[in-house]
Amino acid sequence: MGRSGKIAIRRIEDTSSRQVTFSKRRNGLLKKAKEISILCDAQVGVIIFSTTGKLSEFSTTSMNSVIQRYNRIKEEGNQLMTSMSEVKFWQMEATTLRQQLETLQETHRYVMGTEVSNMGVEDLQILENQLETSLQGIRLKKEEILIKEMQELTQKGSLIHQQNVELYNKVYGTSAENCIIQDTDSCGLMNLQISQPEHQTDHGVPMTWQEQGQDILTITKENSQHYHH
Amino acid sequence: MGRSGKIAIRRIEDTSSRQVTFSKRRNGLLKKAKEISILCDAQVGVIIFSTTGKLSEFSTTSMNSVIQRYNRIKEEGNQLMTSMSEVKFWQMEATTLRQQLETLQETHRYVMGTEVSNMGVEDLQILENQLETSLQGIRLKKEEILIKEMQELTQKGSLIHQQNVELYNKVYGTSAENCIIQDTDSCGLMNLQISQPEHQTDHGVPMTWQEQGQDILTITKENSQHYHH
DNA sequence: AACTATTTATAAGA
DNA sequence: TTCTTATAAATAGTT
Repeated sequence: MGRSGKIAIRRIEDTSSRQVTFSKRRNGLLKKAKEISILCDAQVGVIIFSTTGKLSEFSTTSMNSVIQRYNRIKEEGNQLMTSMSEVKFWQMEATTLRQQLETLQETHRYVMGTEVSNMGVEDLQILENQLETSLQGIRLKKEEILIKEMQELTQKGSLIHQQNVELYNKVYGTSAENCIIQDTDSCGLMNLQISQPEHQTDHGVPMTWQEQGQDILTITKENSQHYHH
Repeated sequence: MGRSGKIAIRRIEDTSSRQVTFSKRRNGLLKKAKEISILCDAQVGVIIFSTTGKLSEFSTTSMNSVIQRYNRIKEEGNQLMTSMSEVKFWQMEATTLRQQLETLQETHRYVMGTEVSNMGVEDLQILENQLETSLQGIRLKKEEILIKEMQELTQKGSLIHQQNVELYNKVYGTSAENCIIQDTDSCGLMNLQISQPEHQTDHGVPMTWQEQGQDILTITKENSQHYHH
């Protein structure tokens, strides 16, 4: 088992071996192409035709844009196109936009702290302040939302609790023969505690909604990572 | 020596590493492309643009014939690009780029806290964590630079201090009649202490630069945390 | 397709 | 850039 030795780089005569090798090496080549494009931020296009004419390809952006870029570099000044001025216009437009995009991408990398090299202390300080400001704004907004949610939750819980107390009193406060539960709320959280009724008055409900809400707030504050745009 | 472990396939942030890796992997990719074309009798075209825009290529026949075959297969019947379709292409390219740009701009606005409305608590939390991480990285980098500057300053100061001591000895160590100050350094930090010369030998200079540097270094080192990639 | 013995590629360091 | 070396990855020949 295993390979017997190194092979010479010349056409494989056996058809089936050639096909197997093609398949393996094609995958390898495409993988490598993808890797270098990611690792080195390069624009890559790979086109492979098998002996049987089957096409395999990889390209970072679209194959067309790679080919266009290739052609542009290859035949610079070799313009024999009609209505070139319009083409030129859109090319320039695309170039401008691409530059803007690249600039913004770079900025974004700076901001996200991915690429912090070759920045001076002053720039870093400015960036730090900016981020700190952003962070404050975001935290403020988050808290605002949470507080609002909390208030709603508290109100709702309070209402349910009150209902619960009333029901409890209705059942045990006056006469304990009927136990009718009216589910007037769709949230399904209402829970009438009926064990040990003789020792409880209105604190028969195990947990107040205020406490639970508090818990949720604490939990929400902790974990999480990753950000996609 | 040798590689330390497997690497993750993601953009290499360090510019020079990225360039080195690009160079190596480009060679590898072109070699593999050549090999599969020979071994398996395949028609192959590879186009690579580095970040700096430099073109590298390999093709079995001519790149044009590969591209033409590609186009023929891809857009059968769609003929070769007339000037009109090329205009179309660039228009589409511009549209795509504009969209990308707008998306990124929006993201950037989010990140900078300019547009925080219509975001949920979860998104805000994620964003907060992201910014916090960025901030840590940036602070770390800043501290790194400051520490380095401090060390340089310390070294410089140390040198000047030594000079100072030597001058002091020259003035008071042998005969105290002449007091010639040679300002050989432009940083203006040299300070010859001449008060109470009779009680001092070589510790006549009140504070050593090492001490001063150490102090600042300690402060700076305090709140640093780990940050990678 | 799965399995290995080998060859190759390559990351890190000089 | 080029060399070296340790290690990861690719892959030729087999099952």
